[in-house]
Amino acid sequence: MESKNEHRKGPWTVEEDRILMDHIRVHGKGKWNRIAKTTGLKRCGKSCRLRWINYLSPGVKRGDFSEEEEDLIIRLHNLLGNRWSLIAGRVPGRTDNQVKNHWNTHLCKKLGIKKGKTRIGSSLQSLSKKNNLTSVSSEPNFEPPSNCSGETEAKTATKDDSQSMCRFASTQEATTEDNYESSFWLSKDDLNLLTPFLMEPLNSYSLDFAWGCL
DNA sequence: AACCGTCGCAACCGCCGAATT
DNA sequence: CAATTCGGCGGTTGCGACGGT
Repeated sequence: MESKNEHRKGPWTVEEDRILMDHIRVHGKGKWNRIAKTTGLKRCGKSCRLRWINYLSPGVKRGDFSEEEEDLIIRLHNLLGNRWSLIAGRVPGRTDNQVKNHWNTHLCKKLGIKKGKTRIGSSLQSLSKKNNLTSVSSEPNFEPPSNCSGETEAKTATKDDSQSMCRFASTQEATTEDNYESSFWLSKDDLNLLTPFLMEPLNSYSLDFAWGCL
């Protein structure tokens, strides 16, 4: 067990960043909990991982979100709900934290969404039961996405796809009170507008059941 | 210039499932 | 097979920056 008291909190210093980057350069990513032991960093493994993924990783894009990125996020959010890691995996260079923050600060306002708990998810679960919408992964032909860009995409995609896919399938009910979602209703044409790199991983899902809801 | 409210982002927390022992 | 550890996720918080008065 880790002794909680010896872990530093708060903003990372330049020196801590350097230590973490040096360690990853030599040993690679992973084994986050051992980094503290081997480097003397007074940070827990989780903190190291977050710092690397959200800030230090060379693949992370900084700066404002472009119109295209925002549009993509909006469409993906409509499709997947608050599955930030899945969404981020399809927005090159952006992390789940960035996407989540951007959604909560900019896009919510832009779309006139009141902040709330996972309303979609909850209505979804009841609706999926009501409509006998079963897990996509239980279908014989189901395969997880094979070339997702996110580091843990395959795992994430298989983790709870029934929820995300059912969210998509039953957004209709969930949107009755939100202008934004009804205005961003996905039609087949909408999906055609999605970029190929986005749709490629999603193609492995069976969306047939979803079309029936449109 | 000082105060105050709002905003945006980095980081933390709690939970969960997978992997390991 | 059970217990423990690890990695990952989404939600939330804390705080500095900024703008308005």
